[in-house]
Amino acid sequence: MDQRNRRPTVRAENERALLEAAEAIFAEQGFSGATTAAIAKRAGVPKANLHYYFPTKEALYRCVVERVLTAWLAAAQSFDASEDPREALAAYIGAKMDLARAMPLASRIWSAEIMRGAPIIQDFLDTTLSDWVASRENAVKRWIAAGKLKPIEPKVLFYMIWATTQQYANAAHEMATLNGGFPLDDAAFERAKAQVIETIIGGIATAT
Amino acid sequence: MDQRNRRPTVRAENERALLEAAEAIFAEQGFSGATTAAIAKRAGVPKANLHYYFPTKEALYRCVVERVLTAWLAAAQSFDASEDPREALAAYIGAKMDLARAMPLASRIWSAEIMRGAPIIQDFLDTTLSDWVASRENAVKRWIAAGKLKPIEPKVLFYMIWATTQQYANAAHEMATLNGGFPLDDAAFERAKAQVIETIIGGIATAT
DNA sequence: TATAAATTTGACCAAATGGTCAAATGACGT
DNA sequence: ACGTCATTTGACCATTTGGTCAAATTTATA
Repeated sequence: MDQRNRRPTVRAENERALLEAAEAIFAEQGFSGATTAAIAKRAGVPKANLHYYFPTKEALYRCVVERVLTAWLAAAQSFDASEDPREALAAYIGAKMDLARAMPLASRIWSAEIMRGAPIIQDFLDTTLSDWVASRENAVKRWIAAGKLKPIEPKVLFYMIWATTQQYANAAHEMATLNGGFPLDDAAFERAKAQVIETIIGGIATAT
Repeated sequence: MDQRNRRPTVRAENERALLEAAEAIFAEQGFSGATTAAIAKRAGVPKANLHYYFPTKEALYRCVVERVLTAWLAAAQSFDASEDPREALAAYIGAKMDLARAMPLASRIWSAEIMRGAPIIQDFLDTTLSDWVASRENAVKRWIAAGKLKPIEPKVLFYMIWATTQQYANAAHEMATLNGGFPLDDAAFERAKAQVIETIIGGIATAT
């Protein structure tokens, strides 16, 4: 309708379809295993068209990863939802669980990227993530000093949260196998979320 | 010395060197990213020689994964070290942490394999792992019934343990970045191990 | 030492892959 | 209708990859 919108629409729609296909293929096959041909086929465009929108496979991958980064940062904000450690941690862990559930493919790509040594997002680790961690480490230390949390190295806590929540994206197939072949349904996932929150908070919070 | 040993020695030594190289390359590059040429070069043998000992890249990969499987099972036995849940969990979590620390490459391959949907070890998931989990679920349920553990779905607990311990292999690079660029030293790792054990047990054990 | 078996290796191959290109097609403002 | 720009696409290419092969070399056995 809008004249300034119609033109970009083609581009936007194609990029969206390609990014969606790329996310699926990269998540399933990894960076090296994913082929531009497979991504293009899944997106329903000729391979040459993919290279028209994204000059190289790496550029496409980078775009996919940057999407995840945005989601990661959004979830990270939940940590600041409250000055009370129980509430803050519950919000943060819950947000991370929801992220793994809502965007399992993206989450898996994120994990794979970190496992590979973060060749693409090293810059993010060095800057944004380092800053975030440094700042929230202080919050945790304040809670410990205030007697609200048992003494724990904040990073150990963060690593546990990151790993446990990611697990629900990374190991979805393993979980399905151990669940009689069926993926976790919503109810089971919500129970797991509540129990993860309770267990971690129970493990580090001082008696009420 | 022994005549029945000298012959196998050549074969055994070459296979060992190739498996070691394969472990490193597969861990760094993933299955698709790893090339037989790179593995052979790292092992110091011509590529054709690699294919003399391992007919295909997948056969080589399978051997590497089977090694990890052995280590996984060994660590799993620690769970049965005691009838007391605190002791049993401490032993199991400790063993899994040590495994991630001692064999980070193998551990990463294991995680990658599970993230890919376990194309090679599906059989293990269906049989050995399913049995192990079913049996230990019962142990956890008994502990809960005996009032020694808070109510929790055993699988949620296992997933948390698996994820958290694996993290120390999978995210070693990320941890190093957040540690000023240096990998965790032994002391920091031992502290982390103790805190992981304490936090998880503290999160699910009933008050003493 | 003669013979058979195991091992090594350079050369080679077919298939797959990321990426290019130029020609064709479509959209849009004038 | 025309010219310009964005988009589409089949054909094509150089490189890489997993894997093969036959000839050479080493090792064990009789």
